[in-house]
Amino acid sequence: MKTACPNPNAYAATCPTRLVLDRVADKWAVLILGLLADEPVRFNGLRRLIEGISQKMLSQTLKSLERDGLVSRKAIPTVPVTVEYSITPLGRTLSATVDSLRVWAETHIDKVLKAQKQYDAGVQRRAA
Amino acid sequence: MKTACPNPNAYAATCPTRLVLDRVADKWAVLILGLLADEPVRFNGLRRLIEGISQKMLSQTLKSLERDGLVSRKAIPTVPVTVEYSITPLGRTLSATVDSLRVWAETHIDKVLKAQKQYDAGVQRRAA
DNA sequence: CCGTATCCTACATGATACTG
DNA sequence: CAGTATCATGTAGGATACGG
Repeated sequence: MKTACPNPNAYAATCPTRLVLDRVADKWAVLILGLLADEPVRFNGLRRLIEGISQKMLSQTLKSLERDGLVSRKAIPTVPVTVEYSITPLGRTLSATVDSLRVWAETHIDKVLKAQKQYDAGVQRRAA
Repeated sequence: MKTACPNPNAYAATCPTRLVLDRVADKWAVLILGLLADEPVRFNGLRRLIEGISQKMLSQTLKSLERDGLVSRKAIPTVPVTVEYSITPLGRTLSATVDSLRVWAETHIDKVLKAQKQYDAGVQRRAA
């Protein structure tokens, strides 16, 4: 079988890795994968759990994650229909990483906000 | 001292963690931090190493990373001026995570591309 | 060498309404 | 419940030129 990407390198402009990196390094994707890593969740469940996500972005991001093989969609023919999203084995190889990204943000938010204030104060001083 | 964010939660719409997550979960930020984790690099050095990044995005992303306290900028008064970017201690707490994101992308790119083809084939079949 | 300023366009995203 | 369709809009980001 021919390898799709002989020597994957995210620093090369044309390597498809760049595209994939751009997709998984996405706010909504990180949050979705973080939830699905724990347990399958339905569409509106995700919508409730991820505050502020629009129906459009949720639908769009889920479709993209499904296309990338990271999430699987299972429609259960109840009335009305129930759709369950779960993480795939491939997705599971990524979930720990993206989740640690979220955890980092939550853990270091105070330091970041502090740094921002200091930076802004410095810029302000220079502008004055 | 009052805590900037009492109970950081990226799933809450108004928590500043959401904003920070959005910034660090960024293609260019990931690639920049990955390089600076190894050694300090100059502006045009980064520009050469990260294929396809525009001067604008590099400047913009560096400024953002500096403001967040993840990267530090040091101007050396040669002629013409030399500017060295390096990672901060805070940035170092993040670099391993973002770099594993890049490594994941490079490692699993083939599986992702394969999943995409299968997905597209399925959609095509349904549309036909 | 290291940027900033400006212009311009395409796309990302939200809002809203509608459907199976 | 789980979406899709459409419209409206802001803005991310490229190209280019200029400045310190």
